[in-house]
Amino acid sequence: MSSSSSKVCYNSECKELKSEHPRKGWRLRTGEYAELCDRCYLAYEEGRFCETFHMNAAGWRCCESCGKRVHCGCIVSSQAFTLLDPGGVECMTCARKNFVLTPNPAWPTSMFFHSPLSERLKDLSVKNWTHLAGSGPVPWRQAPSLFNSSIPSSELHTRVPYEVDVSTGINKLNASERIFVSSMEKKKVEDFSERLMKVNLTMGTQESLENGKPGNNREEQSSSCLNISQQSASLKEDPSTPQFGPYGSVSETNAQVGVTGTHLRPTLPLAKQFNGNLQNGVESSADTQIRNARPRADARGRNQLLPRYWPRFTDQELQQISGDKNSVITPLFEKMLSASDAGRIGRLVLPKKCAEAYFPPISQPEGLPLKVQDSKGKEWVFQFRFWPNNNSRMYVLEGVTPCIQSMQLQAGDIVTFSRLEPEGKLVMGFRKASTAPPSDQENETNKASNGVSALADAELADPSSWSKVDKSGYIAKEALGSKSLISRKRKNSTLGSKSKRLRIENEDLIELKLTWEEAQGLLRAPANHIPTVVVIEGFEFEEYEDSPILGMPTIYATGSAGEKIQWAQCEDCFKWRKLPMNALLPSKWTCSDNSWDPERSSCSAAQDLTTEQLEDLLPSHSTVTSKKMKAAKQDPDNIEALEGLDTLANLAILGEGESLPASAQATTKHPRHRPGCSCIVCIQPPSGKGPKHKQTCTCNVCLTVKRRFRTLMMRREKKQSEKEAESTRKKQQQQQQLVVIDKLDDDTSICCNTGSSSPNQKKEVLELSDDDLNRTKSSTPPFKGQIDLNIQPEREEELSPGSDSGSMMKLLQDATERYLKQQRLSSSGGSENSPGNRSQQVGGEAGGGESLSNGVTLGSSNHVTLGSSNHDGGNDCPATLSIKASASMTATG
DNA sequence: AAATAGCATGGTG
DNA sequence: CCACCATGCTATT
Repeated sequence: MSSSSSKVCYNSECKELKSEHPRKGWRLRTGEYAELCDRCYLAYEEGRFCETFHMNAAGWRCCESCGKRVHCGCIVSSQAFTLLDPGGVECMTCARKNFVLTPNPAWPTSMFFHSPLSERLKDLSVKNWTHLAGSGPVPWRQAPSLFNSSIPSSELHTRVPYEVDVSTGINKLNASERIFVSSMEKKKVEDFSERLMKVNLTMGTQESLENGKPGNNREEQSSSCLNISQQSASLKEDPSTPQFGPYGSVSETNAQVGVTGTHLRPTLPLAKQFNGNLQNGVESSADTQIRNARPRADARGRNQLLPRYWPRFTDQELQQISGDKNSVITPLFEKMLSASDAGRIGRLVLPKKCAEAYFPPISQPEGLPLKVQDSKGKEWVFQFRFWPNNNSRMYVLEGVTPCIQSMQLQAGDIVTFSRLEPEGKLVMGFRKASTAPPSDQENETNKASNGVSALADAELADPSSWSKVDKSGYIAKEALGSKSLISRKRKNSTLGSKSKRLRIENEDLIELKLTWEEAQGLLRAPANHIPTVVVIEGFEFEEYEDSPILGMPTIYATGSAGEKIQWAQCEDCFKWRKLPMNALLPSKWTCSDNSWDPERSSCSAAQDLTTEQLEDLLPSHSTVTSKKMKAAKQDPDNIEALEGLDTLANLAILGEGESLPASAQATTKHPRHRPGCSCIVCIQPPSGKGPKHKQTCTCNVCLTVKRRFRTLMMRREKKQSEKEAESTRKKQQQQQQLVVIDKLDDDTSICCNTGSSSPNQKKEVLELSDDDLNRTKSSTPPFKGQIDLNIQPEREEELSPGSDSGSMMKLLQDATERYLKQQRLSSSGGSENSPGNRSQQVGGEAGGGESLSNGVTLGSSNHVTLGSSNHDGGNDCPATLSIKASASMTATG
């Protein structure tokens, strides 16, 4: 594989002889590397090769940011810059900075990951591509024979690591990037992916030939790997890396962006990233593409690992795994143990893509013994094999029982696979499902400094939060942090397909819909962070360095002087305060934050908005709102309840409540919740316990739930009031009166009792729905105009990127679901008179909605047409928030 | 009879 | 419609 049989330095400008051990420079089109003399290598290594030898060559451009000259027309510097969407280039140093100091070391280090290029690449032949890519994509340098089962395992083991090359860097990126890729972009991505695959295929073949070992298994050989992973410092410094090593690419080191250390965690602020995507979506998509590109070229363009397998390591975990700080851990993938996996059989089913991408290729079902080291340093040898299945394969690791037991893992826990560099060892780690990922909790407390836990980051980056609603990106942004965690738990909680299936069958279905605008309206910059505003496609987006959180909605209106203003409600006293239109509120806004109006910067100050006015602003809820506000003023309990609702509102959405203060330990309710957490989840008694909620129940839980929905709806109202204030006022007022809140009173608090609504009410509800529908559609052009909260937990993960909305929804859903479940449990437990059999009612997720089977009735009062939004009815009213409780709740639990 | 190995099935995306 | 994969089921040890 020498780039040359020549003994002189590859650099034509240099006449020196190569040393005994020529240094590998950039990757050549042939896949080999330019072998340089020490001097040239040094120049290359330091990123000044072109400056030294190509000063007179063409292709120099200046970095748009720092002005530094970059030799864009040269393969040597191909990774030293990035193409900017608007045109121009940026040196990687700046690119890196501009990308939020990318906490994610995995940030694309080569221009190949950037959209502009990606686009171009589409038209490039494979050959050209590889050329361009330079050392970018490094084919899987496998030595087929090494994996031949006939080979002594000992040898295999020592070498496997090197063979198991993975584009982890890309994966890492993925985690943070993918989320933001819109569905459209995703499409592109896939296309590109396919192209990459083709490329890989070609390269793989090349490699095979190169190796001179046609091997017995073509299939395996065809699998090449895009080694886009960053070069680790250690690797860089180790020119002696085996030739067949996956990391030979100098290009990687070449980039000034070299990554080092044990990084991994895309701590990238989601929001920021998200924006980044919006602004140059192609770029992100390109990243995605690359990352998605899997080593295995099965020409299907589906070579991406499912999000659920994306490694979600935290720095800590990584460090723990590596133990040695000098080692770099490359997360490969992770998998939640299924019942089967954790069972006695001792077979761990490996995701096919993962197996093919990260484990040595095997052609025989018998596979190979694979040596894996656990986080404690103990080595295990598993048989990595496969079963023919249909026309495919099912990969399994056999003999994992001892290891699983050693780690005390069980179904639901997550095992992680990484590679320890430079040794190339496969390392197996784990995360217990029962407890929040070590990283989670620890990070939450340890990293309090920035208020964003690594977990959050991880979660944010969690592709699982992609949702169909990716277009509502903004929201997605939000939900990221909290939601994904939950979703992941659920989804991945593949605690055995049985439970999974049961759950799905019996689980209540919750459908929550709101427009992205509405959801957006609830977003708040994380504490201590000042968001910046960017305008994208005419829409303003707040950009947060950290994951945003949800806050109370504000109401936009036009002041008496015609100026644009917004009304914000103090979260302490619930008084409404007038603020500038562009005021950006913190997560929890209170009167004391009212810097715009000193006279009303205290809760004691009167509200300069009459109830009537407020009603105008909040047409449909006004009645409710005002009533509640009044009540709140008089009744301390109510206030408390409202507060709880607030919390719930946020929580329901945030689910795990990223913004909740983290105290000592998690409650039993949810790992992410801490004692004192007042979220709906935590304030409820354990399933089946505690009093049953009546319609008139005013406990925190019930109130919270009620309020939560109300809160969600308010946003929508605001919009309407702005546009249709005049024309609809009358109608709205009528509605306000008609639409009774009483539904909320239903038996189970949140819930709504079935059939409680009168015909009139129903009618109103429906009208509102329609209204909302229209409104929404017209008001949210670039996006679908709605966020489908009704995301199937199991699917979310794979939904299109870019939408946190999904996660947000998920959060909400999750919270609600929990509530519903508990409701069910309590009722089924029969400890208290459960109204009828919910299970019976359930049967009909039916329609409408006013009735939630489990007695959870969301008052249509919220104007949130709970239920009327039928998803059954096919009325996809975005503004609707409906909760469907499906039937039988055979408590799976 | 129990454990294991491997194939088949069927839910899910 | 297809691929994936969790698990069932059965043959084998």
